[in-house]
Amino acid sequence: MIVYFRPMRYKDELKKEAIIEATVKLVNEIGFVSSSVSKIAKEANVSPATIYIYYKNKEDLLVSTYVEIKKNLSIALLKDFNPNLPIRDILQALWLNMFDYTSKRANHFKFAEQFSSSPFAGLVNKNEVEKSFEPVISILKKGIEQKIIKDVHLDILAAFIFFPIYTLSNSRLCESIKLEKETIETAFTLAWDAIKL
Amino acid sequence: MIVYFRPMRYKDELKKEAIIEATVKLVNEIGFVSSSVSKIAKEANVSPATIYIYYKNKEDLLVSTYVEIKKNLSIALLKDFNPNLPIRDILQALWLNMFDYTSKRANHFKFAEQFSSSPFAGLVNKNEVEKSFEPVISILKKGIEQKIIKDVHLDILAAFIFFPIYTLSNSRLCESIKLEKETIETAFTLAWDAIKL
Amino acid sequence: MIVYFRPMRYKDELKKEAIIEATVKLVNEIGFVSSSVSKIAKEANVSPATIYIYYKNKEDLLVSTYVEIKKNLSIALLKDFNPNLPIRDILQALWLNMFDYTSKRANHFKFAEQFSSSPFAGLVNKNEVEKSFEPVISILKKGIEQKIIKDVHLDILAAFIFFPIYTLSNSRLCESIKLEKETIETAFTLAWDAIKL
Amino acid sequence: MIVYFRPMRYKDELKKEAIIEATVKLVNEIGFVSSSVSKIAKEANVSPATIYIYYKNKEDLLVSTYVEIKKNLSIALLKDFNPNLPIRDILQALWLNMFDYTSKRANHFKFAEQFSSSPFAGLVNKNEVEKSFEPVISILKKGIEQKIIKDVHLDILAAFIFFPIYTLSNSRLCESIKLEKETIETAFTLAWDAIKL
DNA sequence: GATGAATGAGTGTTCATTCAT
DNA sequence: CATGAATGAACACTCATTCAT
Repeated sequence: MIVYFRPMRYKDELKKEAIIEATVKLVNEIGFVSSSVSKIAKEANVSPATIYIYYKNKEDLLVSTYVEIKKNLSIALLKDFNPNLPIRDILQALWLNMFDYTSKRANHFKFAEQFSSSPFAGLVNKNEVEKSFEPVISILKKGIEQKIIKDVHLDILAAFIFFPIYTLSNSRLCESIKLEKETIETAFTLAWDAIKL
Repeated sequence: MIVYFRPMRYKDELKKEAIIEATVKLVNEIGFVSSSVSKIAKEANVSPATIYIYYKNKEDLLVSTYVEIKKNLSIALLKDFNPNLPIRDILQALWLNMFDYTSKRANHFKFAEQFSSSPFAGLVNKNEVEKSFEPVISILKKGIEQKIIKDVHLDILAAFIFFPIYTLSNSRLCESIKLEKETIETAFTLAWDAIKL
Repeated sequence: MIVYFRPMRYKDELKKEAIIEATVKLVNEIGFVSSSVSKIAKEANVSPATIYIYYKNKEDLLVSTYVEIKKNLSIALLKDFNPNLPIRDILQALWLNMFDYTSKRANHFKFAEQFSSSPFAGLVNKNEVEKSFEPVISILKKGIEQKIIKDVHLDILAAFIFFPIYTLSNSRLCESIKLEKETIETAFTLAWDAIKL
Repeated sequence: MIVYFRPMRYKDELKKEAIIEATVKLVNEIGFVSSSVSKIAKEANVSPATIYIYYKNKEDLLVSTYVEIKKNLSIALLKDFNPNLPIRDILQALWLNMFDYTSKRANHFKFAEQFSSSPFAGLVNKNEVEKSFEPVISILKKGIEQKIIKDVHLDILAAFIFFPIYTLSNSRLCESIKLEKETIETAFTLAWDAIKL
């Protein structure tokens, strides 16, 4: 059996990856506003024109990068997901996975943050993104049915069980906290107290 | 006693006000990235050059606008603040004040959101801003002392007692919720459960 | 009496003039297709940005330049216009004026030619341009009434009494002819024979 | 004798044809200025690189397309050419053939028009193009010898017997005329009156 | 204080062309 | 022969900022 070496294909994947990484890095370093296509191109070691081979325009580049990050986040979040554990344990695992992601991929997380508070956020296909988080929603619903979790709107639950993570992970807002395991577990206690019946 | 009529001063204030309102409005409508000085000038009915009389540069304009908004927010937040009430009641009042502000001045709130997730956020004098929120912090500390509130880092408390408000106020994240008084009070119950001992 | 020196005003007029002349010169030298805004700016010794103070965009610049040229043409054409002379004499005078213009302002003429065979041509307000040529049309109509000129559609008359001038003035199409007065008068004889009854 | 089947050759011609048709169509639709190689390639359903197999560069593509059109025009023009008819009849036949072509292949005609008023026009081998029109020139010369046509420079004759056709065929200049057979014959009368002795 | 004109440097995007496959 | 990927240079246009008035 002969396996042919296909440099083009290989190169392609590398280029697209490089462009996304450059986008994330730059937005992380100099911000959304100052991150121009040509700067991104330079950072990725490609020509500005090359970016337009992979993405329709700047908007497409940013939105695609965001969606990519969100997908990775959902994968990280659901690592070792076991729906048969007690609900509290499941949620705590999710919570720890999330912090793991936000600390390891801090720049991805920061990109997503800037993106989602910009008007670009309106352009993402929400359904597609939310689909990845479906298992989590199921857990919350099950908790409500089993009278373990308060019977309130899912968005309200999310505001207490997930969004505090963003705040706590955001070094700008929370400079003083060291995110050690103990601290995170303490914080989770508050989250759980908020939503549990 | 003679009181001089000072029309210029008055005019100045009007212009400064107009520039800030234009900034907020534009950032709200077309986003941080697209809001240029000349567009802001046009929206405020002044010359671009005029903006540079009141602000050192664009950065100064944006930062000043943010600080202004934060001050207004703290004023709104502390309306009818009565430190002698039970802690829960104080916090619930703050919570309701906050929603009142975020719904009445939605564009100010959105501006602050975009701003604070951008690298510009690093440029604000945090002490100055936080000073306005001092009374709130005092309340939390008192609650901890009185063993009413959990003894955890203030940033963690804030993550549960304040930041969920941002999430719930953000129409992009929470399209489905109608922010009626009842809903807000329900949500506050979760916040209180999170931090109370 | 004091006359104030107003450099700004003066400069303005000069700049606009310089931009138009640069546009005409460049289109004349390197053609419509290659004449970019930045090249025009360089030729006019202004910044590209300056052009956008005087014109909304490139299209506006080109169309305005064309309209300007057409107006100048109509003025040149109608020099010493005397409606009381015999119709043939009037038309011959127009004919000679036209050649005078196309030879003295050859580059303006060439610009107009390139412009009017481009899709931009569809953008000019035809009424505005044609208004300037009203006296000529009146003469033709009068000639028809007086049974001196053939009673055919005005566009057909124009095709024989005016457009041949373009051809004969175009050095690309007619390299071999020297446009001396005698030659032009000979050519006019053909034009007159075409339209006269 | 063996005849090889040469499908490639056939294919080639098809591609070349497609490229030329795409060029004409695009120039016709979006104009000379906006017609880029890659747009032409897309219109012709080939890769941009393919165009460079058939043509040296963009200039070559445009010039070749023009020459091709001119050749087709001369063929159409000389259809049923019969040098033994009376000169007037020959010229009228040419005139009608021309209108037939300009109406049936309006986009080809428009392309030629844009091309010939651009500086590209200087790049065509005039001799090669004019050779095709040799029979027409012969007729004019014969007419001069026979004292049927005025003894003036051929370019002047052309300006009256041919170029008015361009004007009348140009929908931009002559929107109001319907080019019915009767109208064309009327117009020809003027052309003939212009050049006849 | 207030401005419109002015601009060099930058924006996002497309260009004509090449090259490895 | 045919191509999609790639690109530096250029495109039309806007930017933040300054300056003479």
